[in-house]
Amino acid sequence: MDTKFRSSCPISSALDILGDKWTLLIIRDIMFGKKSTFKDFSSSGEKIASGILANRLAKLETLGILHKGKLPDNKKTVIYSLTQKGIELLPIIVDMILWSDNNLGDHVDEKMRELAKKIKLDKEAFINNYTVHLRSVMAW
Amino acid sequence: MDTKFRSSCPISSALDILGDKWTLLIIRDIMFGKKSTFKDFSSSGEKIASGILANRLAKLETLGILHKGKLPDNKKTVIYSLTQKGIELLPIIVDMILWSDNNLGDHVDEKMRELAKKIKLDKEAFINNYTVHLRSVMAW
DNA sequence: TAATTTTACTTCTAAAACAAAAGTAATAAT
DNA sequence: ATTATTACTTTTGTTTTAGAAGTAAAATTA
Repeated sequence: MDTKFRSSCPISSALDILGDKWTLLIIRDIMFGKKSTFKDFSSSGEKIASGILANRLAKLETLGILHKGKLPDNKKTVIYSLTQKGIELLPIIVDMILWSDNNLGDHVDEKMRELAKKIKLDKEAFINNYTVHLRSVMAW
Repeated sequence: MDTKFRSSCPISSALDILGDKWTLLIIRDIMFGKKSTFKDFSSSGEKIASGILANRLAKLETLGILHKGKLPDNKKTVIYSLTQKGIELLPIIVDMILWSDNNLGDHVDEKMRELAKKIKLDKEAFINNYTVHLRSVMAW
């Protein structure tokens, strides 16, 4: 189940990890949806199948993009959180938000278009500030 | 063969279009590899199968991300070029280069690490300048 | 404390997508 | 006129995905 790299191209290699319809949605849910458990991810609007979700979570943990942890008083619930490597995916996701806002605009959710508007005021500042926020929520 | 959107989330919608291992590699080849023909894309290092290539090119043209054209004196060769919508994918690709450089660094091609280094000096400037370059090569 | 529910998965099967190889039609070069 | 090239299409076998159902451990409820 490990990731194979097709070449030494950084774009190709990023796609070897991120290039599917679900991986970045899990990252999105943690980054912007305050989600952290298997159940949380399962209940997202796009209806990911549980088998695929389990597969992607395992991959992301193996790759060091997610950290798998527990809360001290609960032995059942598994908490997934972003590592630094995961937090650094923020710019990619932000650029996807902007690209969709510019190019698929009429079909995008209004709440998200507001966010896009805000990001456009100062993208670099948004990424810096939001990165600080994500680090403050990080497990370690 | 048309693209269906799973939700009105801009990230999900971007992934409905870009979320696979090949689509952005074609964009990369046009943006950074001076490639423009079916044969050019076929000969890339990652060895895309011809059926998948044909499928992706058709999709990207339907979506208005690529333009399908010909040269005046050649009836055989098909020239694919980026539209404005396609050029606007540059930030996403640049961020993938940077993420891979930072997080998969040791396995990334040295030439590309040089590019990453250059981009890091001033990302916004690089994107602006390179966008101008891409627009100058654009078909219309 | 016993029964029920919840959580985080795993398993199964059918459908869809993909990979590799081979084939084709039109055009271009020799 | 023959051969090669380009841009695909087709075919077949394999892998991945989607959807439904099942399971084990832990937590909650009666």
